[in-house]
Amino acid sequence: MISSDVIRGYNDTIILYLLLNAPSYGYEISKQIRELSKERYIIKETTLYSAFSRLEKNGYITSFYGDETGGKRRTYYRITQEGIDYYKEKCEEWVLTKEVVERFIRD
Amino acid sequence: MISSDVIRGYNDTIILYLLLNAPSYGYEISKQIRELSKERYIIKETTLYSAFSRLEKNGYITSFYGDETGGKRRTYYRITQEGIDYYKEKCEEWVLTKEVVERFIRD
DNA sequence: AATAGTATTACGTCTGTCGTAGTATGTAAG
DNA sequence: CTTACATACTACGACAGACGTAATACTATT
Repeated sequence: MISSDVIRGYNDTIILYLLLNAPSYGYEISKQIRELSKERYIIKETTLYSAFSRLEKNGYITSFYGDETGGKRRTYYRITQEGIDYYKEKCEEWVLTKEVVERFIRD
Repeated sequence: MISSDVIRGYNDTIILYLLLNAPSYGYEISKQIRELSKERYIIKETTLYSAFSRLEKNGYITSFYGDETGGKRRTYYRITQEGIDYYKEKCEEWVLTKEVVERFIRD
């Protein structure tokens, strides 16, 4: 299991990645993170939803309500162009970060 | 340049790595991080010194005073066995983290 | 009727980083 | 000689992100 301390800098990037292809909502994103990471990273609900509001405040995503007939109403999120640009920046930063961290890792 | 947000989970690991071979002190560690990262990561002084006290509190390092004849007195830090074990854990976690993050990075 | 799964929000706490500033000494430039 | 720069560390308060806990609300299964 991965601790939140080491991945916290990438929560926003992970969320944006999952919104690249289509809008989605909290619960779904949460499941996708769990599945794509093979259960190695399970994001806390409060962390996820607070990330959504931060990303929206920064203009990287926009929100809208789904039209579910049954169940609790979902809040969907769609990535913006700014979000896409920010995501790309973070990907480039990841390459650098990886190089730097690996200089301090002894196998 | 790497933002502190993305590397913050590795500050302790980086510091412990630099103490593996020999005791060292704040200013030196700071320079080594800057050099080994090729100026891509410059740790803030306050971040570094607060990391020292956290690591010492957790038993991962111990401190002692150097016997400099001139200049301001240095506080040296030596890694403990617990620190070595913790460092190794973090290295293993890094491998996992890298795998997970890369699933969310589009090149 | 009870339980589990889906789906979100509110509130307060904690930790790590950062900005700013101050203390203290040695050395090189002008 | 005094100014600036590099060395070396500490104090204090602010802030952001993650977390624990709990509440709300609906559906499906047993």
